Amino acid sequence: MQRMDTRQEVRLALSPGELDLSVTLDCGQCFRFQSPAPGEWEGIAGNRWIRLIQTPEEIRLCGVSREDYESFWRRYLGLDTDYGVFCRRMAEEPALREALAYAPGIRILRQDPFEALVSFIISQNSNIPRIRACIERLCRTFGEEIGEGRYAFPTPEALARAELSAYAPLALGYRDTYVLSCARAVAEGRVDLAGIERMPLDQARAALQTLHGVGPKVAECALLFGFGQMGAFPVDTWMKKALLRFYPAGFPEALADIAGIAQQYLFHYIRTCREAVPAGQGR
DNA sequence: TGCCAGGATGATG
DNA sequence: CATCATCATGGC
Repeated sequence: MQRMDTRQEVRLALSPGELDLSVTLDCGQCFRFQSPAPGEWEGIAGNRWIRLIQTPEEIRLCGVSREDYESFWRRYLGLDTDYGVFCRRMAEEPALREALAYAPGIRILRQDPFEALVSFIISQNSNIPRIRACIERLCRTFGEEIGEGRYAFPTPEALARAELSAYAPLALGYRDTYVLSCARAVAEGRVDLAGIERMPLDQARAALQTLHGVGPKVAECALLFGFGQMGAFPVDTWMKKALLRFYPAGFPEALADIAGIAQQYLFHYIRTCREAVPAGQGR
């Protein structure tokens, strides 16, 4: 249960160029945030609810203590990561420089590993509105209530001790067995997510893919958004086409260790700039 | 209504 | 190792 003093708040002197909430929270890397009004965002990460307000000059984290910011939100929002290094390297690539200039404030969130893993298991072969709805039902059914009708993301144990039949109302489709089997593997210690967090990328990737329902794409998303692996590279068929347009010979090997970040910039750029969309891919 | 969604699995060439 | 039907459900 998270204590929340609505009087306190943390103010960060950050411009949208340094952290752009609308792009960062609404690009499909997390699924529990929504924008009730322009410049305002609220959502839940793990078992913490937060409301953020962005102005051109600053970001206010409402109801967040300085301590909670330092120990959690700072890391969650990617603010303990030096993007200057990444951006300088990406700027050396013409295509990436363009994507970077288009939305410099994109950040990779550092979500909880289990939450990211389960979220992206649910995301497979689905769409964002439905993914959000599924995850919301999952939390309301198996997550701890944290007040005011809000629910934490379920623990592995809570998901593991449920019967498969209890998943039916969630309408996860065939993904229900994936979620359950993954939760049981974690809860029973057959898979050690904290251990995977310390592994090198290729090893972590292999470890995640031993889980039922976790293939290349889901593993890559979980690694990038939940395990801090900036080199993870979640390329799907759509991105494959888009990447080919910019990099016919393949993505630069020199950027392999920051491929994930680079792809997020490209993804946003390609998705929102009509001119840059590969042939045959309207929108 | 039909097509598709930030896929993975298991069977089959 | 590459292809392919199949999976359950809802968004549009």
